[in-house]
Amino acid sequence: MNAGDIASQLRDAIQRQVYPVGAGLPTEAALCERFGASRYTVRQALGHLSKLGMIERKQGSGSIVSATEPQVSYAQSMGSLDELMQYAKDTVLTVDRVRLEPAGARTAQTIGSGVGERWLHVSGRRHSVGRRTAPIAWTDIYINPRFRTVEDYLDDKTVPVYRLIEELFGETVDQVEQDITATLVTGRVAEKLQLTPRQPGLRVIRRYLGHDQVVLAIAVNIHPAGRFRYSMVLNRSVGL
Amino acid sequence: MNAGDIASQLRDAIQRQVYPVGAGLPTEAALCERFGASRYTVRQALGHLSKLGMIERKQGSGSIVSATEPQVSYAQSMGSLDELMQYAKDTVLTVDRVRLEPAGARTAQTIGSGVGERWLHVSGRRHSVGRRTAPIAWTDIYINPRFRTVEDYLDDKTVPVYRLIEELFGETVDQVEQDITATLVTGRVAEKLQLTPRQPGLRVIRRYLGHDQVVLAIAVNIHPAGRFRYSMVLNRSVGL
DNA sequence: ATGCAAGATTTGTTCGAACAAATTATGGCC
DNA sequence: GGCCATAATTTGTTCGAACAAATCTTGCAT
Repeated sequence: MNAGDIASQLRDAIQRQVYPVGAGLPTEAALCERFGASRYTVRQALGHLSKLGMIERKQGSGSIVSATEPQVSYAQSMGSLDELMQYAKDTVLTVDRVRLEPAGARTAQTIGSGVGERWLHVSGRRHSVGRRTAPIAWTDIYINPRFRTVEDYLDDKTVPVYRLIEELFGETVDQVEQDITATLVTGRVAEKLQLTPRQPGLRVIRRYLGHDQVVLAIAVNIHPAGRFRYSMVLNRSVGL
Repeated sequence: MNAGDIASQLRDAIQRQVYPVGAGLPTEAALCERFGASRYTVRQALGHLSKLGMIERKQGSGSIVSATEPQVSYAQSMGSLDELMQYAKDTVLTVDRVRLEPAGARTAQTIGSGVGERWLHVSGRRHSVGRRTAPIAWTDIYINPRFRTVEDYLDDKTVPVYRLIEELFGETVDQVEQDITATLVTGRVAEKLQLTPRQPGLRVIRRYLGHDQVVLAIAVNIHPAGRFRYSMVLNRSVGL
């Protein structure tokens, strides 16, 4: 009997509750005898069930059933963080202002910093490169003061700030939190976006977190309705 | 030498371009001799590099280097599709109307069906369960006519339509496409949502696709600003 | 009864060997 | 030279064995 057959027989047995959740599976030695296979092959089958999330194995103790069905999940996956901001490399950031400014109460709330901390605040418009069109977004970027020297490298408008931080400080972005809300675009932002006031817009906040959940930078983007759409595709995957 | 050490030595060699991208790695037999390890151990190391996306292996041919760095990607992962619609099981759908109606030009465009196809159109409001609050969203659901009999099972307001289709027809949702745009909430929808007209809102369109990219159902949700926030977390992962 | 040490059990890792399956190299034939 | 069958090469799969590491069991000493 080969590894695949053993795996599917065990899977059936688990689903028929021959081995209920929480109970132990027979030992590898017992399974070898039962299926007339070597330990190598049995272990291969058990490894497969483990990857499917149906059993958990522990050295010295044995294997216990953890689920009657393969653990399916849905995942959005992207090769790089550039894809997270959809427009990626076809846009440039035109910087309006760069200031090291103390966070006010509302800003501190938004970016999760302490009030009065002096984060580097970069703001500007994001344009499609090439064609002369209205800007896609108004952007406020708040950068952790530890990395404030990225200010000197903001010239290359096509490189995202998080990438600068990664390259200059050897930090890696381990996690990104993203919030999307609806908002009205008014006042100065509407003006900068060449928009008649009181248009609806998408407000996208991204928090870039490094190791130990340290906030590296936060980007707040205001996208006028019609100029931007946030699209994602989630795929069904099995195991883990 | 154990498998982990062999893997990291090979990884270093690849990164130092001893084996450039596109070139072949030494054969398993050669690596066994070089590292003084058994073929089992060498294969374990090669399997690791393969999972990292640094090499590709082909039976009869050999292993070739496909990347100098482990392929990192960022993924949002959720255990079930309920999490995709954030509010999940704490809300109920109050159905306003159910009709089998031919798709007009605009609807056909939105849901990607042919004009005139008679999809089952379910519309209603989504409420928090328990507390008496304003509705979270106005929802239009368009269901592939093949599954129109789910109409008879819409009573249980807490079960999402895609789940009904999965259970009644044995279909599985293999993929979900989601688009988020900003919109103005006006007219009848504003009224139903107990909203003063011309408020901004989030328009979330989800296409549920089954096997072979067949569209099972499409849900269009209008969320008034302030009542809803779309949050996601992406994690860095290595390999695949 | 309690606590601890020794032994038994069970999974983790590695070895050497053999054959299967896919690919590549070879050599002869036209 | 071009084509095709055959041989050689290389990775995929399985076997049997041995020891390591973690856990569980047993039994003894207090």
